[in-house]
Amino acid sequence: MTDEANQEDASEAPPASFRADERKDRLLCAAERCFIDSGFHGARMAQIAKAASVSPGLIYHYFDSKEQIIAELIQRHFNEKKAMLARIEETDGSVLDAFLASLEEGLQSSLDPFWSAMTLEVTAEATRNDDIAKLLCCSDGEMRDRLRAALKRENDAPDMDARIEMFVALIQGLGIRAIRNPDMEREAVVKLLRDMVEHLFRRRPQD
Amino acid sequence: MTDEANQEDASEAPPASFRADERKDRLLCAAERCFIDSGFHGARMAQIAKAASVSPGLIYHYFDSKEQIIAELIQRHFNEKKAMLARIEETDGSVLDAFLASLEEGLQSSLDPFWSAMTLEVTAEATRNDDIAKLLCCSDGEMRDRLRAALKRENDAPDMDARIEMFVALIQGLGIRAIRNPDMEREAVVKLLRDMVEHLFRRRPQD
Amino acid sequence: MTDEANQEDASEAPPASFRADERKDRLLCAAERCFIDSGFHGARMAQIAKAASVSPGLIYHYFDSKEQIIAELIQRHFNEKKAMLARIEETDGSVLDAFLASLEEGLQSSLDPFWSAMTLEVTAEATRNDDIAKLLCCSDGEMRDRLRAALKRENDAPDMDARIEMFVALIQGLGIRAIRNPDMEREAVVKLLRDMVEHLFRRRPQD
Amino acid sequence: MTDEANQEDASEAPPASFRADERKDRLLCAAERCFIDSGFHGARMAQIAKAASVSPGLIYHYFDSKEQIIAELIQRHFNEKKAMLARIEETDGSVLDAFLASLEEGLQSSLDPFWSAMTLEVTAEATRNDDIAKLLCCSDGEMRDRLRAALKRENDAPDMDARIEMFVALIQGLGIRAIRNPDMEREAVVKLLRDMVEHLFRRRPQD
DNA sequence: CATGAATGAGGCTTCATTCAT
DNA sequence: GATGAATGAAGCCTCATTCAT
Repeated sequence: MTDEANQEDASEAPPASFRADERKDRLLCAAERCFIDSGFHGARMAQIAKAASVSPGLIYHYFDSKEQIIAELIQRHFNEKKAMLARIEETDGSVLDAFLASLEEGLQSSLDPFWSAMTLEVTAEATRNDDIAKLLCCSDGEMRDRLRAALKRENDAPDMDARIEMFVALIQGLGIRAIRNPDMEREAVVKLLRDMVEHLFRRRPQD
Repeated sequence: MTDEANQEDASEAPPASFRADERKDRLLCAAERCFIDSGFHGARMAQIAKAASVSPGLIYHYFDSKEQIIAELIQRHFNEKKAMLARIEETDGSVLDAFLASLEEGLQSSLDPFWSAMTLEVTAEATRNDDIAKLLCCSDGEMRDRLRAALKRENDAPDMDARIEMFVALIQGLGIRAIRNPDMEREAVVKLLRDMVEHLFRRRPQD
Repeated sequence: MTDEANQEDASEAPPASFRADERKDRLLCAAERCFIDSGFHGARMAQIAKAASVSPGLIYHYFDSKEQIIAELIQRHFNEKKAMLARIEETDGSVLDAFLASLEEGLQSSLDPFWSAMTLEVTAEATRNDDIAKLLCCSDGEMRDRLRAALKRENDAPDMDARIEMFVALIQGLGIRAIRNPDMEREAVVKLLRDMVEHLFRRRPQD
Repeated sequence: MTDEANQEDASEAPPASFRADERKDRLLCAAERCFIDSGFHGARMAQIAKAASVSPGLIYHYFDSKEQIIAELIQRHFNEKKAMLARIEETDGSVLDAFLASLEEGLQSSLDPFWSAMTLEVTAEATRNDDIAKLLCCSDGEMRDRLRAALKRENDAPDMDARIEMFVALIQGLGIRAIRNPDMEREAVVKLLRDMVEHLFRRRPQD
């Protein structure tokens, strides 16, 4: 807060939109933390406001409703995934290698119970909120398409769709595992995961 | 239950204890449906009561609270899983074959968005309710232990724990996939799953 | 319960009204205990039923409602008081002496927190339930009239009404004290009470 | 409170803390009225809210629960009593005279059926709520101690404890009488009360 | 913009009372 | 008569949202 105050001192008209964006971002981050702790339904607006160090009323200057916060958070979720995917697409060498390389990084977050908890919340919400379901379906579809396209160079098996589903299932499933078995030996699992992914994508089409 | 059945044959009088069990079961089923539709927090007691065609007050003759209903449902979930596991353990032939055979059956429910939604609810709840977390951790641990023991005959790789985690991740991850991509080609996925599981467990320990 | 069973054995037609009265009495006693423990509003019908070892539904064969139980209990309350008063009226010697003699006995119950609690409940209820208020006002008035008549022989001071009020206030006030200060030294208080009552009634009209 | 008064003078802006206190006080008064009308258990939060002209939800900005409102009211009750006692303690002349003088004032409230009803509620609640019982026992004890100390100058009879109990019993008992017999001749009773109190405290220790 | 007091609908739960057996 | 399951109307309390300041 002192930082912003300094910036305000520097120029009489501080970029309002910047501060607004920053404030909105802070709110989203606070909301994410709360949702992870308490779930979409369990988290209270007052709790989010406190976590973001603002008054409850102020939230409604940035968001129309709790629902909208959830929607924006989910959007952000997907943007992060897409950014990761973009980095893989841009690689010069073997896509699969870049993919495996980024797997470790990705796993750091996928296996992170916090991150996984968010995925769970989002997926669970999709089973009851049709808007979320559509958003998920769409984004998920786009991700799969791009993944398929990126991997086509490596492997054009006719059942690539199923393989990709299997892959995503593995990643997200491990997220659940991380929650249900906090003592899971991550190193052995990551090693095994590499092996599985190679088996999935390196292999020639079924003979 | 057999006693009551006899009594039923003897006279028209409906055995009280039987009806009580039946009513409780009906309530649990209604609750499960509601929880799948709306989540643990989203589902309302009134909604559950209506789904079971009883008055709201009656629920409290059978359960102390909403929380207890959730707990009993989770317990029931694990009992089903354990029953499946018991059938596999009792097989005479190859455990892995029995396992693969039951996979299809299991997948029917794991891929069933209803069933998966319940798993999501339960897992998500574990991230915020410590009691549920403990119950899950315990039951999950028992299941993994028994699975490991059952598979030892086939494969005693030193990283069996990781492999089992991977396997369960696959199954539960596919549950999520079924929700996020309802158009998933199930046949191809099931076929691939068989292949993956064979790869996981049939293989000799890493050389 | 075994006793009643025996009686039933003795005569095929057990005096139904007797059993009914006995049952009703048991219910009233159970209700009194519950009301003392939890207050008129705090006591639950189920609690009363359990205390009387009957089913909740049966209560409604004997009473129309909870309110009626309260009313009958209050009536019984007054009957006991009137019986005590009657014994004093019938004495041959000094009414005041009989009175003072019965004071100790009366105090045993008035100072008994149980009994006093009932008086409190009844009086408190009178502040909100007009029916009870009327009943109380009436019964109380009758008691005061009879007390005044009985004491007239001893003392016909013109302010006898006030003195009687003062006397009853003392008795009932001590009931409150017994609740608020359980460590009260009863002997000293009883001794002092005798002195006060003598002062109240033995004295000639104010000079 | 003086600070806020100054601020009020300075500008029209109503000091937030002042309004908060005022609102809380209004709620307490409204609650008191409702409790007197309907009893602690009979009074409804909605009724209290309406009596204070606020929405039901607002009550919970100022109090944690209905129980807490009751507790604060009881506390306030004792504070009033203590203030009265403090005035008597500070008198220069005869404590007993100051005492008798304040008796009339005190009686105005003790004989006020409203006030007495509150005492009844509080005492009745003490028979079932242990927290209240402890609070009452404590506060009552303190009051008796201070009363005894204040009267020691006048009268150091060895049974002063019993006399004080008797005195309080008289006052509180008259409160009950005021409820049970609204037609009580207050003047005669007050006159008699003076006489009784003098008899209680002016007298030398028993010979 | 910012605050946080205020609102009020609605959730979970209780409990007096009824009724099928 | 006797039971206790069943009812359903409230009750206490929560919390997303609004609004005066």
